Amino acid sequence: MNSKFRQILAVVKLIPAGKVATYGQIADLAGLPRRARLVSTALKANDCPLVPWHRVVNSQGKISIPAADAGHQLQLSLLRSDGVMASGSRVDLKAYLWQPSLDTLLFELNF
DNA sequence: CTACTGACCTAAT
DNA sequence: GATTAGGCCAGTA
Repeated sequence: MNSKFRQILAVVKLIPAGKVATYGQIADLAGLPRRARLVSTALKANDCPLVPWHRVVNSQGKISIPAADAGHQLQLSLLRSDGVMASGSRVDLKAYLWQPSLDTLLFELNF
């Protein structure tokens, strides 16, 4: 299980600044199809600051952290400092979605 | 042990 | 656009 978490976080670490990825996308890239929820669990549990968790949004391009939660605003400001302009709590996936080629991704993961 | 929760997703209304 | 239904499954209570 912990290995799944590390696999997920490893992929998240590869998201470049200025781009965003979706939970489902990360799950797929991590070899865990249909486990989008596990991605959110992993991010929630993650404490390592090297992991750009804020670059992960839901499939609608919206921040999934409840607005009531403090993390919501934090994610927004972190995205802005990445140069990702968000209207409200939504980002334009057409413009910012991370689209890595599978080759380069596997290379980055040392596979 | 069972029951509920959730920073989710897709497809179909 | 918005809602619903079903799938998914590690945490938490």
